[in-house]
Amino acid sequence: MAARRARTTHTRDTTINDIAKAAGVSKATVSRVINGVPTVNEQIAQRVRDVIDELGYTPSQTARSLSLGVSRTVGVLVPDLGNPMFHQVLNGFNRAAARDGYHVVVTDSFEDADREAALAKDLRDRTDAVALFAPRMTRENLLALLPKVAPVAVFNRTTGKNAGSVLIDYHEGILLLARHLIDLGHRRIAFLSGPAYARSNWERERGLAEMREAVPDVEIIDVACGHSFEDGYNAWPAVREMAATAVIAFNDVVALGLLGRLAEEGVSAPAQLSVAGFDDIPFSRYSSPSLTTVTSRLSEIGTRIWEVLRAEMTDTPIREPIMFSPELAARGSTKEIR
Amino acid sequence: MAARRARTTHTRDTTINDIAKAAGVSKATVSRVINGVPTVNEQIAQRVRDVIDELGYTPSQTARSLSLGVSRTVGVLVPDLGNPMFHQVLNGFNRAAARDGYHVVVTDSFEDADREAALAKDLRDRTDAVALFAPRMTRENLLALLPKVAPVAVFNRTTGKNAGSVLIDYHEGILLLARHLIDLGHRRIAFLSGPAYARSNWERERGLAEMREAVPDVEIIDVACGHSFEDGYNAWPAVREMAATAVIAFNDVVALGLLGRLAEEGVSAPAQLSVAGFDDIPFSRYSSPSLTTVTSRLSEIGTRIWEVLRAEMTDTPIREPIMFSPELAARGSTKEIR
DNA sequence: CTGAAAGCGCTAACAC
DNA sequence: GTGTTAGCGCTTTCAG
Repeated sequence: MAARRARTTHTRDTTINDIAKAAGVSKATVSRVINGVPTVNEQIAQRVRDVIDELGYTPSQTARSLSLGVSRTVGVLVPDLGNPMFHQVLNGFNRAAARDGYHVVVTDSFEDADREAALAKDLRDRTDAVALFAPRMTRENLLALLPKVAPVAVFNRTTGKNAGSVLIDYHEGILLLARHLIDLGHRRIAFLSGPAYARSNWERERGLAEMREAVPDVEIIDVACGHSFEDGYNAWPAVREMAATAVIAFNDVVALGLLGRLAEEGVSAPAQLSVAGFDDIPFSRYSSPSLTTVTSRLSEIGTRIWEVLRAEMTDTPIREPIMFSPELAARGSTKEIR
Repeated sequence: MAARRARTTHTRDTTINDIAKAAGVSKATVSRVINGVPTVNEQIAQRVRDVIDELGYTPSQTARSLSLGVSRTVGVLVPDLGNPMFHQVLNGFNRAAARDGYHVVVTDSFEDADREAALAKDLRDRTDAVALFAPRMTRENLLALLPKVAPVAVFNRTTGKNAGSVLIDYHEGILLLARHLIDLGHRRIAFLSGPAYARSNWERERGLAEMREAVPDVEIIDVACGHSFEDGYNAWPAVREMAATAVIAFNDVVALGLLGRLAEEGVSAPAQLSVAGFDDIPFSRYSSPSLTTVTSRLSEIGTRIWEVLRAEMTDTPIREPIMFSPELAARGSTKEIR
């Protein structure tokens, strides 16, 4: 006698077996109908479809994935779903993936570098591939993780060709901004730095360091800040204290936070203080004053990430890092020094 | 002789079988070790763990889910990941779910009402339950979908007790805003309406209609607008034309777009025009002027949605709609009429 | 305490 | 054209 069922609770209401039974065919036939295999008698196919409708059956994607070995789903791990910058990228990624018939599921790591590896693996264990957006973990951890979650593409971190990668050239971007401000006559510039663990911050710092060397008569002062509105808002006292005439914020979100504070304090921007951001999120175009920032084609970047990930899924990965150079978007928040 | 394998490509690199073989035990034992069943000889358990580490094995969540019948994962369908309002809610939801040991995957419907049902079903077919955030589909379609994706909880749409639901009281919120403006002396108010398919818009319209009856001497004029920055930005000509002294935007994003335009046009807010939003997204606190809006405890709402969904997964669902009343956040963008 | 084997729901040989 | 059956990778009963 066969052993009893291994579990007590049924998961699914109706399964392919129920359909088969109800339609008086085998489950192979039901499967064929579902998957549109053309060699099925139209009469029977119709009957099966009717039964499916009637019973409101949808195939278990889990079972399907297990059997097929693929799910046509990819995962994206994002450090902060609250940052509009990632949306733009995600949007491009999503659309490109959808065009290729893939679903995308995203999970937020809430900037918690320690949870990233586990989240990525879990994500990968239920999808065909993962894209890591701006992972916060150390390089060492990242390199260790990569092989475990392959196929994998990473955005905004270098991978030493252990995975496909697409990056924004932050180094170039910050230089654009610094030159812009210097050209406007500023000689004392504050940099509201971002999280120490972010590559996007290191690269900016590196650019600034070069600038200091190249133009010794301008002072570029680091102010530890962060990545959020609040961080920008709270940075004001430090900025005032150092009597800078211009500030480069870690990103637009921070810049907007500072701008809000300035308005409250009655400090007029850009008349009394020029402010620049980074990323060109949608809000910055419409802020008051509109925000000078550097802009990348975020949505296109998302598309490229998808392409890179897609390539990782084949046997011809694109391992050469793809670098996007930002452009200066000079707007109302920066101005010549009188 | 047994039939050949049904497929040609292997999916997984290492499976539980490989571990079992390498450790010289049965896969049942490996499974026990993985799941921390205490009745395993510590010696053996350790050996298995070593092998797992060495081979870098992680169990297939797909297979696990299929076997277990549950995945401890829930899906969230969001109409627009670009709207910061949803983030706040998502954030609360995520944290609450994580506390209960659940993963959450989110997918964006890009405001496409027609794709929602399919996306929701697909999501549901790979998770244990789904939360529908502000679905855009018709009520009829929603009611038809609900049973197909149960357990399900819905945010910001009524479900006629066919599913758990939590809602923001938009009707009350808009009244708060209208009264605020009327108290400030405004008698000609423009309402930048949102998408016709959104309940959040109907409810606002309903409140406004009541207001018109109650206070006949004030004019509240509808201006078809939308839900995005651009929509707000582009609404200016229409608003100017009707010579309103105050405007209530569909939401903060729209209000911020309008504010940006006003700055460009040299129209000072609130001196020449009072502007109010809805939702209290983080940006609105720091805009210039800071935005008058109505605020709900978005993150707490997320938590409640989780609780409702959790209850749906048990046999004691919470079908009574949970209504959150917003509060007025009067800030700089609205002002007494001179 | 451990192993053998059935079964989760589906797909795809293979045989008829 | 359709049914039978093995197998995807895991969990869990049941026997030993």
